[in-house]
Amino acid sequence: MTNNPAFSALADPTRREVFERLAGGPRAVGELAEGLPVSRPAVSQHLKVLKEAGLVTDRAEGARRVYQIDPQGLGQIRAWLDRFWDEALEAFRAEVERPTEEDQAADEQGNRK
Amino acid sequence: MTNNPAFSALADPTRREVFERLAGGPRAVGELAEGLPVSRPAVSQHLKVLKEAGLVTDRAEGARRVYQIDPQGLGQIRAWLDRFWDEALEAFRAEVERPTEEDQAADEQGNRK
DNA sequence: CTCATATGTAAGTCATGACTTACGGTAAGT
DNA sequence: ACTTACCGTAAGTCATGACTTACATATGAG
Repeated sequence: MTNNPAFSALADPTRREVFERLAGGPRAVGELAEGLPVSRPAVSQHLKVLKEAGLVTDRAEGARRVYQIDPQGLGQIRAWLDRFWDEALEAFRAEVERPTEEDQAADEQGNRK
Repeated sequence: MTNNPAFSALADPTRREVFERLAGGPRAVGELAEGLPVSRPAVSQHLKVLKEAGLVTDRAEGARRVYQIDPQGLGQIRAWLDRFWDEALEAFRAEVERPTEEDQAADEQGNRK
């Protein structure tokens, strides 16, 4: 649980760009690499990482290899985020509403601003 | 937008661990480093990265320095995720329901299984 | 003032990973 | 069968970053 491969996979900007392009629908490796500033093998390696992270799946389509988004990996991130969202925000809000030291000192002196 | 520092910051397992500990509430650097397998300066450096990513804020409290979660960074990730969730899942579902080549061949022959 | 506590930063080491070119394998067209 | 297109992998380079120890600074206690 502490080792979430999806986060590491999406950390790289190029890999996020590839992943975002797949959000529009299935794409072959060549199409994905077309507009990117890196070589095609680089994209292929990125796709391998995304696949191992459960973020994409691949299927052979003739001589081409088509990749598409796998909801599983995205769901993992969402699950992690949801688990934190409430707890973290609650802790944050409790801290915001916590009286400051100046407030406490003022209260002890019976002062009101 | 393509360069999301929050993702890079949470990519490191140690940094995620530090961040998760802060979800329970504000902590000083020493407290955070106590149970971790890395040195205190390492934690300090991690906190710096988290801070620059908008994931935490810090405040001086006497000689100690207390860190707490900043909802802004978490919100950035959630925004990115939400923007993708619908689009990616829609593309995925459309692909699942897409007729396979075998189905198409069968349809052309007027076959039904 | 002196000392202990708490922290940030500098400098250096070392592993990881993102990228390149080169090559091998498979599918489709002629 | 030959050629072209498409792709994955191997090998090597190079930058980045995670970590360490050593040092400088600021606060609180005595």
